[in-house]
Amino acid sequence: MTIDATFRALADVSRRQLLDNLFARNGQTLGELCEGIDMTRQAVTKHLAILEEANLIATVWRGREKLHYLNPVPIHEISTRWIHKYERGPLRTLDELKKTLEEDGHD
Amino acid sequence: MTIDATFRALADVSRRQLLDNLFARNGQTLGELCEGIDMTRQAVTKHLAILEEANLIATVWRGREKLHYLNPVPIHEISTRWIHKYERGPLRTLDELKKTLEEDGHD
DNA sequence: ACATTATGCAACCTTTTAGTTGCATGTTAA
DNA sequence: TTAACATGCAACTAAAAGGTTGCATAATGT
Repeated sequence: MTIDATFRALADVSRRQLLDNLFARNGQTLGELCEGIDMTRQAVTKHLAILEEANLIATVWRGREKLHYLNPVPIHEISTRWIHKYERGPLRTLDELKKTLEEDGHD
Repeated sequence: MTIDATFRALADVSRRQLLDNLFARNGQTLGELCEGIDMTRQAVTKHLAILEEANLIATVWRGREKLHYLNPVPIHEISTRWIHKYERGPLRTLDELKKTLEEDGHD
């Protein structure tokens, strides 16, 4: 829900891989998401819970299967509310800063 | 250096605040970055070390002072190499997916 | 009905993380 | 030269994160 939860959820490489996996094929069950992963099902469950908590995925039960759907909205929010600032902000390049610093040192 | 290091560095709210602080005024000393923060200088040092390790900031010594400069490049990399995929990818919206699911359930 | 399948829940362990305190080192100004 | 200042380094602690094992529960297919 918060931007902090999103950042924290994205910090783990296994969770980003799960998202990538869902990106490749959305709506997978827990079992499918566990295939070919070097981790127990329970560990994957925990990662998915963190992703769901951060609203990065939504789940739907179909019988005894739990389907997982990617929700790109929080990623988009990080992009617009946080990253864009640094992309188009008034930051000078490091090279420009070094030059400034050298000039400051001229005394 | 790696995208993983960048994600991990950005996961902590204090570190993002430090980046925001440098964004507002670049080239601050450690002492300046510590002002008005509820944390010891040593804790801030550690956060800055993690940010530097992730190449999100660069530092220059001026006498006994250490100046900190923001480097937006890794943020930009996250944006282009990871986030953009989810923004313009072939993902359907959750609403569309729910509709699909309901149709699948018509048996 | 009953064995199988898909998942959940809980306790536990280990490693990492975020923070602290205490002391050391190098630089500057009087 | 010496006191004050800016920072570094190291040891330690508490809490969080990532993972495991074991057992429970609910749905499915025969």
